[in-house]
Amino acid sequence: MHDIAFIRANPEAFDAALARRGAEPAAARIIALDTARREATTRVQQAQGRRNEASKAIGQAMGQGDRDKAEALKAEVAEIKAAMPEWEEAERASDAALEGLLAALPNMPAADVPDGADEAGNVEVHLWGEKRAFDFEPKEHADIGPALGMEFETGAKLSGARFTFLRGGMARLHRALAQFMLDKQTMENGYTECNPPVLVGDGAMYGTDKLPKFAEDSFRTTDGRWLIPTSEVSLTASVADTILGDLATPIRMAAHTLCFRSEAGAAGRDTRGFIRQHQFEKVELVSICRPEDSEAEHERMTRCAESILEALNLPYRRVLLCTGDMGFGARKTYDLEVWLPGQGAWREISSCSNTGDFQARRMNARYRPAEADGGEKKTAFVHTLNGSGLAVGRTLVAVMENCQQADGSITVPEVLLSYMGGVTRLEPQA
RNA sequence: GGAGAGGUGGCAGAGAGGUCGAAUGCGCCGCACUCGAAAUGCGGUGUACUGGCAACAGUACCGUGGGUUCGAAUCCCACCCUCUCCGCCA
Repeated sequence: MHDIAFIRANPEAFDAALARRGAEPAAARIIALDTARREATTRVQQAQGRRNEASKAIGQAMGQGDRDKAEALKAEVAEIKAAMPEWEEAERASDAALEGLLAALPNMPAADVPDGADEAGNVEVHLWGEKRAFDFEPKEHADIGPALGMEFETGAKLSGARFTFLRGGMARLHRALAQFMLDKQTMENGYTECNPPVLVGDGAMYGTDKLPKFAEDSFRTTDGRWLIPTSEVSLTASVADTILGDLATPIRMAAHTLCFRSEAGAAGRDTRGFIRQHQFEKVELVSICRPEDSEAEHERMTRCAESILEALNLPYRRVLLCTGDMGFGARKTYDLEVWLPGQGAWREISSCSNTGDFQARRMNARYRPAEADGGEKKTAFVHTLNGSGLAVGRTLVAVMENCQQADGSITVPEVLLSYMGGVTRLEPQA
């Protein structure tokens, strides 16, 4: 949600920011709607004021036993009230129109985000690790997976396309990855472990900008709840409608949950393998902080995500997304792309975004800044950030492709050994 | 799922159609007293929106949404949530 006061004061800057994302100018329409809304509000409030005043006078007249005066006042109020429903309806309509328009506009990109139309405009920030030199032709995970317990056909039989059944060592390795990630984020990186609901109501989805524009991307239950597309939704919305303290230290939350995505519009993309599933697991990081801290927090969060890849010794690069490739709510996003030798490609494995106060406005999450010398104790909107730390399924894919051996087996990365109950290698079954 | 009770300010808890944004207590902030602290006394202490350079004024909010009424925290309806008991269950 955008700050209407900002748009009113800086219409050109607002349109320019939207233009960077390829959106049409909207400031003029917003301001017109806003003007109409405020006129309607003022009119309604004045009518209410007169009504309240007269009603009070009626009470006094009745108290003094002056029935004639009371009746006269009642007639006056009736007159005022006759016009009110129309005003009120106008106020409601203009309010809804403005809200609807604002809710459909993406966040403004930060100044240091590069312009670009699509992923071609992204900028590599840095590269970590060495691509392994293979003395055989590395295979794609989808080719070595089935013999190791990554059963695509079983998944399809049960649930259809984009579902996979993990069995045996493969399921264990998947769990080990998730456990390792959550342990590292909570025990080393300072995030509080959380276990949130994966079914949420409209409010949580709207607050994290998944509604109203992206309803078709998520699954909805028969009783009107949503399966979360990411636990960013549950974690971030946990601070909705609250006034936090002075937020001297950011609130940092981590959770390992299932995530569900309909993948509408992704027809034909990544249909093979474990990359793009309707149901997947992710360790998510969320930070709630003051505006002045969010940039540093964004860097920190991205480092926390990177720490997993580094511990697993998986080569990756950090990419700064351009305006055209960023998500709806983001003002700045880093993607982490891991090297997949089987595919010979870099694939997104984490996305860390600073949404500024965009989500905070939608969900009304505020804090109380420490007293400025004026002693004014106003509230202000927090900044919210989210990042994957990491996508578990895609990390499993990365481990498979990077740690594969010529015989189709996989060596377990050292940091996972303590989670693997003595298993050091997954062997293919005939 | 069935039966009952209840949702009021940071917390506790009054109010049961009018002068209630809401008593009182606690907490918190300021001041006084004090060498300092405690105790005590006095004053203050919600959020948002609208108008205004500002001082300030107005409006809304007592779980949520409707309704009745000149006027609703208070009456009516629906929904949500919490608690207790029963049933069922991981």
